Formats: sequence, C-alpha cells, structure tokens
Amino acid sequence: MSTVRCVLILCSGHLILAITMYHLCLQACEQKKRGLNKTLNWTNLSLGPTIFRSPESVEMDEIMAAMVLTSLSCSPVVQSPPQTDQCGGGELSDSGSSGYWSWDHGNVSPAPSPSVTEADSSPDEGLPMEMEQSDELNAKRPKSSFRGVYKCLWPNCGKVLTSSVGIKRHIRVLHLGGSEQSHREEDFYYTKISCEAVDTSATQSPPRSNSSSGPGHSKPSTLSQSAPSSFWQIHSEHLYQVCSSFIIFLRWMPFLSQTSHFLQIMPLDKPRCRSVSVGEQWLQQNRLQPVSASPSRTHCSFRKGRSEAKKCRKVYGVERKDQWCTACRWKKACQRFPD
DNA sequence: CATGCCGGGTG
DNA sequence: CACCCGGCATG
Ligand SMILES: [Zn+2]
Repeated sequence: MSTVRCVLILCSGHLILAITMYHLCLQACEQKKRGLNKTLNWTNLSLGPTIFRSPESVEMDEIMAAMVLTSLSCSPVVQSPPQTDQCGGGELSDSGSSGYWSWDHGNVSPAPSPSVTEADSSPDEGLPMEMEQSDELNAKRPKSSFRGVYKCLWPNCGKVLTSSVGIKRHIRVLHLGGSEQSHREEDFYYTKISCEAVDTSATQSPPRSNSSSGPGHSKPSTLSQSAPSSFWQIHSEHLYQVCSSFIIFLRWMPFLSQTSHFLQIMPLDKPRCRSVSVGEQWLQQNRLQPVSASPSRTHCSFRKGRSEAKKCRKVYGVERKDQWCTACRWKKACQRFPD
C-alpha cells in the first residue's frame, strides 16, 4: 500500500520535473526566438502556475519526501529522452543554418546520452549494499548508520558506494565509457547522501562531509535550509534523471548565475534530508558566488557588452565604408577586429 | 546619439 | 550564397 503510494508519488514527482524542464526549455527557446532578450533570461521564465507555485505545498512536501526517498533507494526508470531536442542544443546553438555568423557551436552538451538499455548489476568493488527495487522502504533503513554514502544517479543504476572515489570510478568505468578523462564529469552522476532516515531529522548525526566532497555547507544541525539554492541541491539528481543533458548543458552555459536565480525562484519546503549532488556543490563553489539574496531587477544579462575593440566602422568611419570588412558592411559581427 | 550586430529579408 | 537593412542593445 504505502509502497504503491510512494511509487506513484515518485512518478508524479518526476513527471512534474519533466514537465517543468520542458516548460523552461520551451520558454527559453521562446525568449531567444522572440528576441525579447537576446540572451536567455532565466529569471523571467515562469513555471507554470500548476507546478511549483501552486499553493498546495502539502503535495510538494510529499513529493519532496518521495524524491528524497528515491535517492535512498532505487532510481526510478526514467528514460530520459536521448537528445532532448526541444531545448538545449537546437536553439541555443543557432540551428547552424548559416554557420558563418553563428555562435561557435559544437560541444554545447557533451552529455553522454545515457543509454537506457544500460544495465548495471555488475559486482562492483564497493560496498555490498545493493538496493533492490522490491522493498526498499524497509530495506534501506538498517544500513543507514553511515555518515554518508554515494549513490550513482545514472538511470537504472542505483549503485551505492561508501567512497567518493569508488563511486567516481564506478561512473567513469561503467557509465562514461572507461577512459574519457572527462573533466570531473562523474561528479554530476552521483550524489552524496548525508543523512539516513527521513523522520530522524531531530536526532541527526552530523553530516560531516568526509574526504573529497566539498565541505560546502556542512552544518551539523538540522539542515541548512538557509542554503541559497537548496532547491537545486535537493533536486539536482532528479533534474539529471529527467533531462540529463540539461545539467551538463547548464554547466557550459555562460550565464550560470542566471541559472542560480532561476533555481532560487522556486519555493521550497524545508527539506528533511539533503542529498546533494557533489557535482553541484563543485559547481556552486566554483561558479556561483554566494549570490546575494537580491536578484532584484538588476537584470544582469550576459549579453556580450560592447567590446572595447574598435570595429571597422569606427576605425575607417562611415565615409570609407568600402574599407570595412564585409561583415561590417553587412552589419554583421566584425571579422577584421574580432573580440 | 553612435556603434555593433542579430534576425530577417531579397536577388 | 552575397547583399542589404530594420531594429534592438549598449555605451
Ligand atoms: Zn569589421
């Protein structure tokens, strides 16, 4: 009974996320298309009224809990669309029709499109605890005395290991295709689970980030729900699962701080448990400054402000237009004096 | 206002 | 494609 309910909630949670992501992508594309703003402005993306802004926070609470549970148990079967064609690459990389004046597209999303058929179940060296789909609600409790475990977020792989190096290796070898010294790509495919039981929030053992994972917010007591982007932390894994390439795509986006805004918009209930994708921690520490809590109207779009470099127009003047580079003559981006 | 250039034309 | 230009963003 409860299991069934939980599963349902899980599904709905993922569905909601999927829809949300889709929604956001669409809007992003729309913005770009409409030329409302030459750069994507995540702050303006509105989540459908049905989703996160909904007043039924009780539902959200349940979903949150369910999501957290997911991270502790098996990962649900979410066939993330192989290419997420709607959003991401297609629109942002300028459809490549002209190719000449476009952005230099290319490795916008090096996401290793997760093969759905991938089956794990290979005996990994790590800790033997292998969560099974069957009765996770009860099964997972006993082992929870660990300070932190690392869970693989790859679809259909719920591998749980105790060491970060172990999980990284697991991901690199099994999912990322062995070699590929991808720059810390593995970080995005596992999460650190630093609390054990949902309902023991009161007597929580110190999360105590051990070893490599960024100490970030290692608050010993009840959850740092003050964290600027806790939503992101809570959901990162699921975002990945829903639209895996999207996170990668976010990583490469030049306007990452916008992303943080957009993530902050979403209201959140106090999380009972943190499961932070280590990759996100890393991302936050490296890319996102604390983001003073006022996104306000400071509309700091990342449109390339006019560069100092003088272009043909300024150099030669309008009267000697024939000396301009062709691009300048066509009112395109200058080639002779590129940025 | 001047400048840079994106997006969308036209031949 | 080459070529042009409206219109927007920015300084
Ligand atoms: Zn030029």
